[in-house]
This record gives sequence, C-alpha cells and structure tokens, in this order.
Amino acid sequence: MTLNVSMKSAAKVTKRSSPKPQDQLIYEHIFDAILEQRLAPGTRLKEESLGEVFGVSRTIIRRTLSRLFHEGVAVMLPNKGAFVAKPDVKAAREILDARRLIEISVVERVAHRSSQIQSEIKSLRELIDQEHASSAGDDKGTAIRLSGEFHLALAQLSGNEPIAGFLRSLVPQTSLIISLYESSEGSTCAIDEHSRLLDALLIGDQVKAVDLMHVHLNHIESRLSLEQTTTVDLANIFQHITKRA
Amino acid sequence: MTLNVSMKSAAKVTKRSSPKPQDQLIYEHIFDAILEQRLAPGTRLKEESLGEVFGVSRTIIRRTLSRLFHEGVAVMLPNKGAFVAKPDVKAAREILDARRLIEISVVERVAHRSSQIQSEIKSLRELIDQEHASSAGDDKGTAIRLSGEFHLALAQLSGNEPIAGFLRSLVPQTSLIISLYESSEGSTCAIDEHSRLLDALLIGDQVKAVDLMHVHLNHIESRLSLEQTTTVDLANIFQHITKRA
DNA sequence: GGATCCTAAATTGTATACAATATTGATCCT
DNA sequence: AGGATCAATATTGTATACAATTTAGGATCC
Repeated sequence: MTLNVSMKSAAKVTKRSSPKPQDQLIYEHIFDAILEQRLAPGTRLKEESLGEVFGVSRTIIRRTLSRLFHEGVAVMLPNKGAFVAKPDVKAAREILDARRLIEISVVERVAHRSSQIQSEIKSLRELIDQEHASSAGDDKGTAIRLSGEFHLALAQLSGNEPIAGFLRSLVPQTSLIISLYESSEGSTCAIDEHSRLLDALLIGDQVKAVDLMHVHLNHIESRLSLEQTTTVDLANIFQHITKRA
Repeated sequence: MTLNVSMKSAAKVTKRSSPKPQDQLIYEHIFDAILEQRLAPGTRLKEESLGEVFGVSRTIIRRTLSRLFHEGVAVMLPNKGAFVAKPDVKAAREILDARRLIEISVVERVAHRSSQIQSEIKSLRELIDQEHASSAGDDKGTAIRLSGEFHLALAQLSGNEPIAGFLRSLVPQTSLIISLYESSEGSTCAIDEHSRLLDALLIGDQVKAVDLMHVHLNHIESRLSLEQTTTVDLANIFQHITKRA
C-alpha cells in the first residue's frame, strides 16, 4: 500500500528556498490533489505513507491531516486513521445550501464595494483566462481547481475574512460532492458564467450579479444526482423474496 | 509564570469514567475559560504549563491549541507560541458582520421548519432558564457561556451542520470582542430577548423572529465602542511638537 | 466448509528526547 | 547611565520510541 498520490513536483522540500512555509507546501499538495480529484472521496490517508512521500515524520503529516479535518475535507476516525471526506446526500445538500448563502452574500458585498476595488476585480480576469486555457486542454483537474480559486478570490474581495475562510472549506467540499454525485458530464462549467458575473460586478450591478450567481450555483447543482433515496426500504426491494418465505 | 487558569474542576482526568473523549475535556476547559472571560484576549498559552495543569504531554496540548487556532479563538505565531485571540476593530466588525448573516439565516431556517421541530424548540427553554438563574446570581461568566450556547443550539436546529459549525467559531470570538470593547456595562443581555425569540420561533413567525434577532444583535453591538480610529495620524497627534522642531 | 479464537503484523495514540529558535539577563564598553 | 554583545535559559519545532488498538491471517473445532 503506497498511497498513489502522484504529486506533480518535488517531494524533497528545498530548505533554503522557502523561508517560512515548511508544511504549508505539504498541505497544499494534498489539498490540491483532493481538489483536482486525484484523491477520491473515501481514500485512506496513511500517516507513514504520506510521511515517506514528503520526507517528513508523522508529526508533520498529523498536523496537516488535522487541518484538513478541521476544514471538512478529511475525516478522522479514532484509532482508524484519516480519510478523504465522503459526504452523504444529506451532508451534500447542507454544504451546497451553506455555499449558496455565503456566495450570494459575497457577491452582494463585492458589488456594493465595486467602485472602491475596480482594479482588484479586474485582476480576476486572469484567473478566468487560465480557466479557459486549462479547459481547452483536457486538464480537467486544473480547471476544477481554478474555478474554485475564482470563487475564493471573490470571497477575498468581499472584505470579510471569516466569511472567506468559511467558503475556503466549502469549495473543496463541493469538489468532493461533484466527484461523488456527478451525473451529466458535459461542460465542466458554463465557463463564461464567471466572465459575465465579473462584468456585472465591475459596474456594480448588484441585482444582476446576485442573479448570475444563483444561476451559476443552479447549474452546478443541476449536474448532480442527489435524489433523496429516503432510507432504502429493504422490505420493499426484496418483496418477491419475502413473499416466497 | 504558571498561567493562572484556575479551572473549576478536576485537572486529573478520570480515565475510567470517560470512555472516549480524552482531550475533548481539555479543549472544553480552555474553551470555556475563554468564553467565560477567565482567559483574557492576548493571554499567552504556554504548552508545558498547560500540560502540567491537565497532566498530559505537550502533544495533546499542541493538538488542542491547533484546534482553538483553527476556530479563530487562538492565534499561533511561529516559534512564538499560542495566544488567546485579540481581534482588532477591523476583525471585530467582520466577525459581527458574519455572525449577523449566519444568525439571520439560522432563524429563518428554524422558523421555516418550526412545525417539524416543536419539541426541540421547546427544550431550548431550559437553557434560557439556566441563563436567568446564573444572571440572577453574579455568575457573569456562566451567563455569557449559556447565552452563547443558546445561539449554538439554535444553529443546531437549523439543520445545517456546516453553518452551525461556522457559528461555533463566531460565538466565542464575539465573546472576546465583548470583553475587549465593552463600554456600557449594564445588563449582560436583555435576557428575555432570547425568550421572545423562542416564542416567535415556536409559532413559526419567520418575519418576527428575524426582526427579533436583528434587534438582539443590535443590542450586543450597541454595547461596544468600535469607533473607527482610522489609522492613528501620528503627525497630527504630535502636531505641537513637530511645529516646534 | 464455516465460524471462532488467537497470534502477529500493521497502524494510530502518546510521551519523550533532541534540535532550532527566541528570550532573558549580565557583562562590558563608551 | 545607556546601549550592545554574548552566554544561559526557556520555549517551541521535529523526530523517534514506545504503548494501545485495530486489522489480517491462520489454526482449531464443530
């Protein structure tokens, strides 16, 4: 069991080049792997294996896993270990619900401050361009990550750090939900929804921006199959058997 | 430096009585100490001292501090240690802002589901009674904690765990803000605001409940002095000096 | 054959030892 | 005295050793 994580770059961390963030890198590697769906929901995250991959002791890995746990991206079962989170339908609905509340509020705030942060809003265009690029290539993982980063950058512009922090945990959880419940493949995202949202925000059109965000979230949810399988009725499923008995 | 925490009860954890939550207790002790304002904002949290208090090694304390950090109740400075958080005015405004967004949404949700959770709502009356009791005595710390627990219990009833979790970090941070910026002492809280809110929720009056929550939060904020001292203008403050030079 | 119990391996939980860094205090110099 | 420098101390950061628990595999019994 060697935990095929297949990180993209150096496992050995250059001690000189990074003055401060020693384990921040490890966190980001794992986080990105989850966000880009290279680590599927439910995957076990063995401490020693990860330690070997990154060349650090379990101490560091343990801290990283703890952080992922607090962000809702991983779950930790006592004496069992850590796993990539695997939200059930109920949890998925709650996460998407919470995200709608937060994202709408974010858009309202950004639109409201629009005139004061014109240049910051404009700079988001870069992210959208990158998104287009990786979507044109078949780099789906990167596209997903960049899409998430767009939403996060927007939250940052809302000027409310606690809210941005909350969304920072909701976005990767959404990524897990998508990989679990995606039904209609098709477009990764109606990409220029981001673009049109940006246009509305630039001119401070709050009503339009909010509406676009609603539509955007609707599109994301519509790609999911979250049918409420209201507690499987076994008696009904095996009806033909029980009759026989 | 012995970190005068003065926990109310046993430091030695009875190993037998608690089957699972070994360090959960330690977390709650520190958390409550902060919530009840026995640990002032800015207080240093030395690992070894805490370890001695609770009779565990730094490993456990470290995990606990990490959790408090992720919840925004503590801050951790690299190579410097952990401290009880001390939000500045800007952060305080953001926290209160976020809390308003969340609490209003919570109340809307609870009011909406009111008919399905009548008994759960009614059981909140207990908390309010306890609040009254500890407010009648001069147990201010407990009153603050119970007030927070009321809001948290409400969030739990909203049926959205991520949102409840977010508020779980916002409430203790509000406690820190109050202890930092409280100006008008007076009533701990217009206590029966909770009571009236409960009444509105019981009959599912969403509009009234939301309004009451707004009023409630306004009252909390009105007790604070968060004047925007827009980046202290030193040149102006020492005007008479610079003129002389 | 299948279930149960038991041993051995693997994995997580905790404490401790050691390294790196920061803090304190004293000495020295001007 | 005031300030700088450096050693001694204290504190945090990391790795490792050991304990506790779970998991896997196989022998035994029916």
